[in-house]
Order: sequence, then structure tokens, then C-alpha cells
Amino acid sequence: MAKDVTAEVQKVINQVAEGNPDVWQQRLEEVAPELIEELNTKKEPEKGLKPLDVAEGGKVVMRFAPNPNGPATLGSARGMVINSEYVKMYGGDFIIRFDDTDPQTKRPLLAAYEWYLDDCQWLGIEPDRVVKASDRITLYYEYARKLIEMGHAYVCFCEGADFKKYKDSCTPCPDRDREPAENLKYWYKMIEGEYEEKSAVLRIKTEIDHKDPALRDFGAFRIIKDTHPRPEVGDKYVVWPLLDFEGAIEDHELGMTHIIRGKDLMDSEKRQKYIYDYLGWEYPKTTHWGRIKMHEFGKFSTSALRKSIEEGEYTGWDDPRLPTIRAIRRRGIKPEALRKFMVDMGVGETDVSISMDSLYSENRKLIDSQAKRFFFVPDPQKVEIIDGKHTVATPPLHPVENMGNRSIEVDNIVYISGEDAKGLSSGSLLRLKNLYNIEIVSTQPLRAKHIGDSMDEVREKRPPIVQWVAEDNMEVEVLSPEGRFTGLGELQIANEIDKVVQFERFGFCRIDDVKEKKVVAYFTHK
RNA sequence: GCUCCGAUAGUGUAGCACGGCCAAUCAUACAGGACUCUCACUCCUGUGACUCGGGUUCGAAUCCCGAUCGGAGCACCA
Repeated sequence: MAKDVTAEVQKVINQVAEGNPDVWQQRLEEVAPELIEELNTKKEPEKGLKPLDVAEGGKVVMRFAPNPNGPATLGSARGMVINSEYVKMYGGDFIIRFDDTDPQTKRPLLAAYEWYLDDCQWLGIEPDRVVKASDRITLYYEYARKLIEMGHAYVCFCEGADFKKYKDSCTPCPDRDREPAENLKYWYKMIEGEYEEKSAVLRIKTEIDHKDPALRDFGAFRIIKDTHPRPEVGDKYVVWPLLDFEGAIEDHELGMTHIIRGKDLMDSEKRQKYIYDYLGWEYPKTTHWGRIKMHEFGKFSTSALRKSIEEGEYTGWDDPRLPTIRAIRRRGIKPEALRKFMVDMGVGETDVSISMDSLYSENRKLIDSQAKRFFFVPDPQKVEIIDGKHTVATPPLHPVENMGNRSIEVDNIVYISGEDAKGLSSGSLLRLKNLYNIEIVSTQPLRAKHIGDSMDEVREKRPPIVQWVAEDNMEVEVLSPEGRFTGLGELQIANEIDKVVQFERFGFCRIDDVKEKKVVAYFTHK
């Protein structure tokens, strides 16, 4: 019977394949014109984030769970933005959870807790709840006790290397089959501090002969006798949960519906599912994303960076050479630009190596109409204008927006950039932007004569139009990801503290600090 | 060694669950042009990709198998 249907269908298909498409088109028009319409309407590509697997009208609880052992990076921004964006889409709660359960190798930085919240706020995100794992250690102990009693966890006294041998050969370690009551006794001794670091571990029983070695009896708690940096916690505890355990318990306790995390934690999920099964919980829905690397910034680890900062190689966590949110902020990038950048990147499992170009472009569009224009001359070269008379130049503060003009007094000395001075020779013409035209008469030293004011001449002869700075000026230092530029700038820059301006033909900068005759600016982008 | 992922223009992304709307989307980059007293902004035009090999099918970016390449886990890190 079913065979007949297949044959019949095949016959029709062959017929269709043989026929002239135009004929079929006509037939379709006769039979079902509405389908033609459907054929012609293109599928609209969906904008923004892909939908999440959420029940109709259902809410969502999602989290961003950093270890505050350093400041938030651009990678962190992805977690903050995407998670909060989903919560905004579906409604629900966004939770920040500090996974600060390692006072030793990933020791939290006390200030970083605040930094994270501050950066989050800057991004326009209000967390509905903030949780610190280090406040909830006893909660984890409770579940540990339960699992021991159920026979799903045991205290293991093996040395690390020994346990690895057992694991690699799918052999239970000598401690694995002990009675729960006995395990419980050892567990209490553990948390009371009777054992030394590394001498005992609480393990979750999975399957010691699982084909994936990553899933065999994983560690849940270990002993660390370091003091926790948070004074509220201090040295209250000597037994600390590992991420797989802490995260598993918290994701359930906090009612997480969806988790987005790095794909390096895929196995972590498989391990955690044992705990969920034992406790009869339902695992949240998960999505993974790949690693994100920024072209412009090399690889860096938080601990290595911390060292470099302490040694003075970087000015701090907001050094413009670093991919931290604090650095991006200091450079004057707008939070909207960063958000859009992250949303456009989406959530994919491929590791991405992205360049900051898109972010810069996005930001440029946002700030271009607001940024006042000024002259800044890097690597300044003095030019004497032999017949230069006292003049006041009045360049507009913005080429299209009506922001008024600045005024610059000039006598017979100007400075142009080393780059612009490079190609000059006797007879070269130059337009000093918004001032007048000059002709070079000697290069060593640089001298020029005034040859007219009109733009007509400029349009005709097309000399380079360059920015310049008068004799009465300010020293300007620009800190950028590529290094440090020093030069001269016009006096009015001093009024723009904390603003993003454009140094014409140089790039956008945020004026960070103004002292007597000296300005420090952070380079935003070109 | 064992185990898991992934692969679309220079970069990032859409399309893949359900094969024909795909001579493949959008952004950025790059090139050319318009505008402009900035190399900014804006506008126009152009460049540029389905990793490879088999298979299934009338038809494959989409399904299947293999290879290659890349990433990750097997921690008393997160």
C-alpha cells in the first residue's frame, strides 16, 4: 500500500520535472494564485537575537556569573548584554551572580565586585538580583550532605595523581564504596578543618567507567585555607565548592530557566546533570557560545595582567591598551555602541576573532554629530610665516551642526604635524585650514610666506588642507591602544573635559584630564 | 590517548530544525565616485564566501558518511 503511494508520487514528480516550468507556472496561477504570492514574498531575515525556547507568554530567568578576580572585559560585556537583552525580550529576571568560591588560584579582587555592577549600570542594565556565592557556602554544604546520605557523593583521600590513574583506567578508587554514614563523618571533619589542603576532596559519583573521561566522578568540594578577600567571609570556611557544584546548585536555587555559557563548559553541563538527576531537578535550557578574541588586543590572562599593572607596564585596569570595559569607557565609547556590537554578533558556537572596526564604526555614527572639532598637531613642526600678521581664525566647532565657532589668535608662528611637514619643499603650497594659504620658502628651518586667503585658489590648485596650532597653545598627550602621541593643541580644548571631541584629521578622543597648559586625552577611534 | 563541539566573503553574521524562494542576507572592511575648507559624517557604485571528497535526491549551503582544519574537556581553576 505504502509502496504504491511512493510509486504514484514518483510518477507525478517525473511529470513535473519533464514539463516546461512556464506551463506549470500557468497551471499554478489557475489553481492556486495565492501560492504564487507566497512564492514571491521573500522570507524576511530576522533582526536581532534569535528567539529562545520559551513557552508562549513564559518568562525567563537568566544570569551573568563572573568571577570578580579582575574587571569586566569585552567578553563579560557579551554576557551582560545578551542575557539582559533576552530578559528584556521575554520579561523576567536578570541576576548577577559572583562565582567567587576560590580564594586561592582565582582569588577575587575586592574592588571588582563594584566594578562589575558599575559597568553593568553603564551598559544600562539593572540586575533584579545580585548574589555572591561566598555568602551561600552553607547552602552548598546542605546539598552536599544530602548527596552523601543518598550515596551519590564520597570523601576521597586519594592524591591527585593517583585518582587520575584510577579514573583513566575506569577503576573505582578505594574510597568510592564507603558507607554514607562514614562518608558523612569524614565530611564533617573536612568542613571543621581537620584535614590539610589537598588531603581530601568530596566527589560526586557518576559512572567511573563512562566512555568520556571528563564525566568520571568529578570533584565537588576541596579544602582551601586561605582567607577570602571579602571581610564578611574571611576565614569562616576551609571547604569550598568547585564551579560545577556551586553553579549547579545556584542555577536551580535561583530558578534559572535558560543559561548561555561558553562552550568550554559543555562538559560541565553533562556533569551537573548528574546532580540534577540525583536531586530530581530539571536542568535549565542551555545555549553555548565560542571564545571571543579581539584582533586589536593580544591574548591576556587576568592574572598576567594583574602582574603587569603592578609592575607599572600598564597604567591600570582602564589602560587604553586593554580590552576591559573600564578602558572602553574611558576612551569615550558609548554603551549603545557596545550593546549593538554584541547583539549583532549574536550567539554562535564558533570561536570568533573579531576586530573592533564594527564597534568603532557604530560608535562613530553616534558621536559624530555631537563631537566638537579641534586642531591637534602630533609631532609638531614650527613654521615661521615671514610676512604673517596678527589674525583671528574662527573655525566652526562642527562642520554641519550649528555649534558656533572657536577663535584662535595667530601671529607669525604656526605648528603643523610632522607627517604633513615631511613631504614639503621650497615652493610647496599648503592651506592652513580656516586660516589662509601659504607657500614654503625654506625647509630648514621651515619658513613660508602668506600667499592669500581665498578658497577659490585652494579649489583650483588643490594644495593639502592641514590643521595647525598657533603659538599660544596647550601641550596635548593622547593615550591610545597603539601607544602614546604627544603634540600641541588649541587652547579651547581645555573646556572640554570629559567630552569626546574630534581632533581633525587625527581621530576622536575623550578629554580625560586638563591641567595647567597640559591636556591628557584618550583615543576613542579614528 | 579518550571524549565532545564547530566550519558561509578580510572580519562578524543571516539562511540549515522542515532540501527548491539562494547566481546566498546584513554590517564592517577595502576600492571608486558625489558632498565637504578633516582622512569624520552622509549618499551612490563596486569587490568578496557556502572547507574538501563521496552519497541520497529531479534538485543540497541545508540531509547522510568520510577527510581536513579549528576549538574545548579529561583540575583539589572559573
